[in-house]
Amino acid sequence: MGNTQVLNERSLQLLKMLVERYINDGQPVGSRALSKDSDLNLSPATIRNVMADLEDLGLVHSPHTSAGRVPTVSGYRLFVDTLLTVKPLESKDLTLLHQSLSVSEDTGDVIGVASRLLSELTQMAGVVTLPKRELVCLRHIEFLSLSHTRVLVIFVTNEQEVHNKIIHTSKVFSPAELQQAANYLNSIYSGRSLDAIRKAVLKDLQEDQERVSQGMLDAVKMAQLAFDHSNKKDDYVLTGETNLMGFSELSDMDRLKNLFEAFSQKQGVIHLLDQCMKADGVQIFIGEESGYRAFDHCSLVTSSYSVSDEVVGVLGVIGPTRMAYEKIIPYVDVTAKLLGAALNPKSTTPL
Amino acid sequence: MGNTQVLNERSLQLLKMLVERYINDGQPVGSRALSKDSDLNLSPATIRNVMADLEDLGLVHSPHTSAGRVPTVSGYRLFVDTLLTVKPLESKDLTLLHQSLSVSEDTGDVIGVASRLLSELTQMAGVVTLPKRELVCLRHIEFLSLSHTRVLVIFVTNEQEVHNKIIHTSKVFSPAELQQAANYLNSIYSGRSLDAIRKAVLKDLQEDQERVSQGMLDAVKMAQLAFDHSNKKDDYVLTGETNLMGFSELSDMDRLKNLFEAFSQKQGVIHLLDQCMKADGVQIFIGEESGYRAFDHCSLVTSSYSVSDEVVGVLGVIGPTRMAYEKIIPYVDVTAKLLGAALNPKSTTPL
DNA sequence: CGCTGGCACTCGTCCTAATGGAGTGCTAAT
DNA sequence: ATTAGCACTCCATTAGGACGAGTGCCAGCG
Repeated sequence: MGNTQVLNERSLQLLKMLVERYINDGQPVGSRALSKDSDLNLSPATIRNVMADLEDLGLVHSPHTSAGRVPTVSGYRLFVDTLLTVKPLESKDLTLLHQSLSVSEDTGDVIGVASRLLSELTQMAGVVTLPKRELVCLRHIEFLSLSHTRVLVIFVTNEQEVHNKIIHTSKVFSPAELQQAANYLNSIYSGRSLDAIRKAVLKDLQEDQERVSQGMLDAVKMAQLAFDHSNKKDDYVLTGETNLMGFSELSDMDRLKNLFEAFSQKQGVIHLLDQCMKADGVQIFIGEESGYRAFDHCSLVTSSYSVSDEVVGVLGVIGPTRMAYEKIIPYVDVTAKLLGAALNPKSTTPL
Repeated sequence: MGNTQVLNERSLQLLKMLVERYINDGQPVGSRALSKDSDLNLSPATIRNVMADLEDLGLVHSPHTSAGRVPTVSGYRLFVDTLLTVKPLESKDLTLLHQSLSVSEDTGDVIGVASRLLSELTQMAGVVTLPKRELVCLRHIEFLSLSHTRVLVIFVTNEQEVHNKIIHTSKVFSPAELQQAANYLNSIYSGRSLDAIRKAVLKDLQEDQERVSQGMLDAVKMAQLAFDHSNKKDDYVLTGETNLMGFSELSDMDRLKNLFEAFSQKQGVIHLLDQCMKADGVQIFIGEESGYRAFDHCSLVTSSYSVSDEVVGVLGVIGPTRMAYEKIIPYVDVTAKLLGAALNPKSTTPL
């Protein structure tokens, strides 16, 4: 019944052409079109037989009896995993990326720049997570009294990122005391990762309870509040959402609304992006693969980015399932590498 | 031809009923419906005559020959200006606002909270501009060397707002020098408004060129860079955009896209909101009145908010022209007042 | 056994025509 | 000034039919 070898070279090639053609013009593609496009010299009837096989395998699907075929999620998956021929970046795009993400360009918002580049180059939505705090180095910390026991903590990490948080202290501190505490913390914690600091703080509090002076103890207590774990407000920068409104597969208002609501809830998207942190290199979620209903008709092409060989964040592109993967992938790939390089604190003088 | 007094009491009342009814169910309202609703005991024919008059005056408009009437922009304008009966806030909403915007609740993001409240209560989009920097007081400034001539400036204004900016200095400073400069600037400028500081800096640079020490001169120069006028990146917090996607008048994808693009461009919206800073109290832009094509089918209900009797920002609600103005206005009004109060630095101890 | 041409069939799309209903404008009567 | 009545306009919905694209299947061919 059928072929001895169902997924032979020829069917794969035809699937590839089908996906490519569908990505191009968005119309279900019929047997006649494939027959003409391919240099296989096969009649439409033969193509139809192959299509029937592919449909049995769940790789393509017919919207209705007399329409052509459209790739299913599995079809796309097979396509991107084994059939795809990635196109190298155009040189003008490459130089644009290089210039915009060079270390010298310190707009103070490299993350935002990266996101904007992704969305502009791909004409879809670009997303970049902020670098994981845990893996980021403290450069400087500062306390500022606001009123009574409310103290504003300001700390700078890596290159140019400034974070601030309000904490409530158990006693009232004078500005001088705060200054002293900051000096102390800077002297012992500066240059270490937030994660390491958090552990060190706990250890210091337990072990050295009676050894250290009261002032130092206060300082460490404040550090504990400042670097509180609950504080990890993971966040991302998303740009070009409006680009998504042009795509016909998202022209359904309900879908679009769900998608945009997911964007502003953030947590769902963050969870999804977090999964991409584990692997490095480009990773792709197609349609329902993501598990989030709001993303059912979208694909997500991501790559983690690293600073000194340590994965610290994820960036990617969000668009309709029907996107030009072979172009998007290199964009994401290169942007991730350049962003990692731009964030690398090699050229930074220690504080 | 027609009435001696075209816009008499009765026509106004009918216009009011028409607008109210249209706002309710979104359908063009016909003469029969108005006849039944009103307690005027007028026949549909009479109503039709009145409607014809109102149409001549440009207050209502017929989508097509055999449809009812719909208010025009001028009609809405007349309605909100003179016919509207504002509904007082429901007490549960009032207490919600009070609790969320009370001074004690320092999430560090009062602006964001206000915006979220507006969008949730009205089920439309809420927008709040950040307080104008010019009118905001400096509490503390700090310099941090990043590398070579790149210096990170951190300054705190009013209550809890932290700003930061990277400047390029003409010479290389040691951390100790930076600390000294910050101390000096804090001692002379702390507590003054950014606007005042900017002027003082100019004066100091011109007049006291030779009098002051080199260190102080450097400090003032850095202050100039830090408070550079170009630095006024006016910004706003917008929430609940997705609420707008439910409205039928915005279900046109092109319109929606234009609107959302305007939201992310920001400058246009900011310019619009700036105009509302001049007047205090609630102000309304209806449809094309705003002058921005993207807002053609939207209305904007705004109010400026003030800290110690000085207008510092604007907040408001964005929704379709067909919105329940009588409910929205008090929401905006009260939120503006409470936000102003929450920002008031009365309970703050000087630094 | 794989490939192909032919044929009937299914659907979606587009156009047309017909119908019903809502609401108007106008006119003549009160 | 108001009203009832009437003709009229226009939208929305429905139904029908033609068209085209594409399929599935079958029988024949190398």
